[in-house]
Amino acid sequence: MAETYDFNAVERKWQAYWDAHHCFTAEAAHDKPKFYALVEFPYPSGAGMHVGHIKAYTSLEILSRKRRMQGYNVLFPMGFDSFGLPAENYAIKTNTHPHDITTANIEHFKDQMKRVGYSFDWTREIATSVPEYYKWTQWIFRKLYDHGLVFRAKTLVNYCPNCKVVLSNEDSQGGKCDVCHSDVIQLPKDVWYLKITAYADKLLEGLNDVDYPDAIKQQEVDWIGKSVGAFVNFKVKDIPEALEIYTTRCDTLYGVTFMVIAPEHPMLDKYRERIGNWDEVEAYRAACAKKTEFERTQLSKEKTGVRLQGFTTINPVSGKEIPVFIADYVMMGYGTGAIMAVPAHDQRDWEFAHKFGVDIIPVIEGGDIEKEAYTGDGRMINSDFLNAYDNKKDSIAAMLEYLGEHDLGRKGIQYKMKDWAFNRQRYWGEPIPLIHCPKCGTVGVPYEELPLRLPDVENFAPGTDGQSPLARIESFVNCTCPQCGGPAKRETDTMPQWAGSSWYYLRFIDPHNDKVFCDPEEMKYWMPVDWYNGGMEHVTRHLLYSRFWHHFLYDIGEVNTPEPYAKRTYQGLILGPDGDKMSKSKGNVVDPISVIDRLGADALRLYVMFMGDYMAATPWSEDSANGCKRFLDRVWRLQDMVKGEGYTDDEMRTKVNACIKKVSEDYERMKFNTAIAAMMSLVNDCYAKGSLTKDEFHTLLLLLYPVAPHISEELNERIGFAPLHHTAWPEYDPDALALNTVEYGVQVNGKIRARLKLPVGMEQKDIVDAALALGDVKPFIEGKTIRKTIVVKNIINLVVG
RNA sequence: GCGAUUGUGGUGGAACUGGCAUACACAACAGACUUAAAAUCUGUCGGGGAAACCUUGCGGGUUCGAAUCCCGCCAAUCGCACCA
Repeated sequence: MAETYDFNAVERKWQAYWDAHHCFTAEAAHDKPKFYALVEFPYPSGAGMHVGHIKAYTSLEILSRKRRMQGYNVLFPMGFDSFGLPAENYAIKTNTHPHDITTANIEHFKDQMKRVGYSFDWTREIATSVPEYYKWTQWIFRKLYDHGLVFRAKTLVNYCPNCKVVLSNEDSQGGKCDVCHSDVIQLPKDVWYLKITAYADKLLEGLNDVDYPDAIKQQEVDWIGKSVGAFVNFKVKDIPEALEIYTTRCDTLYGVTFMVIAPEHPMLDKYRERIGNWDEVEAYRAACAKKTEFERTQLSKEKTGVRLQGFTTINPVSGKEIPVFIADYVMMGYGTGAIMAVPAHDQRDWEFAHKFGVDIIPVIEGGDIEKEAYTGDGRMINSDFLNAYDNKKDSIAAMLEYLGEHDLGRKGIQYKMKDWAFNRQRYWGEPIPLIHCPKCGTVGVPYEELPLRLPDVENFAPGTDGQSPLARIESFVNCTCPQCGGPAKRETDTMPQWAGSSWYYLRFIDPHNDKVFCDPEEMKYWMPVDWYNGGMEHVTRHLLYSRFWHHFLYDIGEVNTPEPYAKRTYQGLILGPDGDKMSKSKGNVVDPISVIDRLGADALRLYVMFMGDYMAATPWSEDSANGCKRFLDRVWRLQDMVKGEGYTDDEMRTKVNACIKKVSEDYERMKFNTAIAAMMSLVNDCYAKGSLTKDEFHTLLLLLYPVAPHISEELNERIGFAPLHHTAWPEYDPDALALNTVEYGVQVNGKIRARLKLPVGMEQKDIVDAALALGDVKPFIEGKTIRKTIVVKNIINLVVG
């Protein structure tokens, strides 16, 4: 009898073995087929690993171990996204240095990952906050700058009053700060932008060439939000400048009864002396400015606005005079910040028109505009030359042509996605390599001076003046202009959290190179990433950002593929035992390391993969986790049941081969739960027989190894085989799966009534006769005529009446 | 409001292209072993029962046959949200 399973000893033993034999180091040679598996490197928070990390990493861990056995050269790297606000906030609170905290956290994370037994190639470990790494982040930024994709603009920006930083649109989704969840406010500020909108179309088109789930593609498409429409110029009465609007329905131009411009629209200030009710306008603008983004959406039902006195426009096609309002349902950040309102066919305009008593003129037939706006298709009416067009495609085309001929407007494209606000007024990030020279303007830090190192600072607190702590370091700020040699000042903002992760997959390929960010020959072999797994929450942040950088690097000839990731998958959340999202405040967080302490790393890995559909959210269950440990104990005890070699009998031969097929295929489809269920069934079969052969056991351990590598290696060694890591993945024998009998389900009128075992290859007529003769079938067909018989796969259906 | 995803036993979930619904686990119950408990092993386990029958959120439909396809509801989760 074997002793009870001591998972601590076994796991330590095999982790030491893998370490000593460098089992997971990607090979330098390029002669084998490659497999680049990537999981999102973590931000090294003080809390350590979360069970979510376990779920995110174990899937590709399984695939990586399997691929190595299948003869691939596998790159499965890990590193740390180590710049970021939490470390800085913690440093301010505890009066320590973010660098020290980050270093300690990285060590902690690494220890934890090693305890889980992950097969990461630690020789390629990177951290985004070390100068050898961020040198190249700055280098890419400089390239973006050289190619005109970095610009500075004073606009309304998202600002977190708690973190005291400007946020990108992606970082303030839902009107909340990504870091601290405070309400984000809109402030006019001078900030650096990356021109991601210039890549909107490439980011859209690129989705056609990659293997991403539809849910991910759809979210990116929606976020980019491409819309095709028209810009139309409306003459303003007694003013030489026209008011330009954007619309997707230029064919409804004859139905325009008023215009709306955003409260922040620049024409207001420009022509303020023309506006009779300026006091009223200013009061309204002040009220809008006070609202947070959150309030603006909460109040979305009730339309507000002010009609401008002495500022009216002329409808370019009908020549009618049209009143102009300001209202906050029109946003300055989309289109031109001004719209033509067609209340008959737009619900928002309809509501506004009702409240302010403006005319409603239908120009499309259909619906009941007394009740609500009609947004469907139909025949054009009240529209002069457009009358009688009966679908919007044709009427839009006709109007566009007319607008073009008369120089009144043009076709235009708009995106919901905005340019990427790229600076943070904080310390713990990559310094932006730009210099402000009073003579030359903005000048890039020369490439040979990179990395531009983050200087040491005593006080990390952000300035009350909205400036980065770096602004207080005179030795950093004051410099000479690389162009004219005169005195100049450095940019003191740093890059946002997402900068370093936008290209990290390239650095993993060649992490120690100090000449280039990645050797082109290495890149040619390893790129693209074959399989990238990560969280759904990164789809409109990191995933989009890194695709943007990669497309840019491709355009300037620095990388060899347009898209970085050939295939992307995501994991579903692990919910707390109560079915709610895990959170500290709810106290339902499960610590993976405490699970390892109790049940072992193999049991943790097994349970997380067994708990349900990989992409679905599933609650944690302590009982089920115990059950997985129990399964491993059952496998452990199989060592006392080993008898003989080869196959126990034909039945086991079939079962073992079916299991090889099922597990091999299910791992590839990320159906880890059913793969594990198949292995559990096989173990149950062995218990039912009371024995299994050495070879059967070996095969089972090969299949189990990617999920539970420690126990598998140990048992495999005990029955006398060479380490599984160096063994080829098993192939199933198709002959063993070819059955000589089929078990049919016999239906009468579609309802199952009996089961029938028959030899393979019988004539359909004989099969039906056998089914008709069954005692269980007789009562249902007696006295009735057989109208039709169907034999498909393993179903016999007798249709009677 | 728009978009995506999902709805199956007491629980987590299986069911690949329409073909034997509830695999595999958890929990529960019973038996064996034990002085006893735990552990382990072996059974039972959707409802109803003599059988028929009913059962994949609800109501229709297509089909020899529907958890799966179509139409109409309802509910939940996530994402976007006055995008002109």
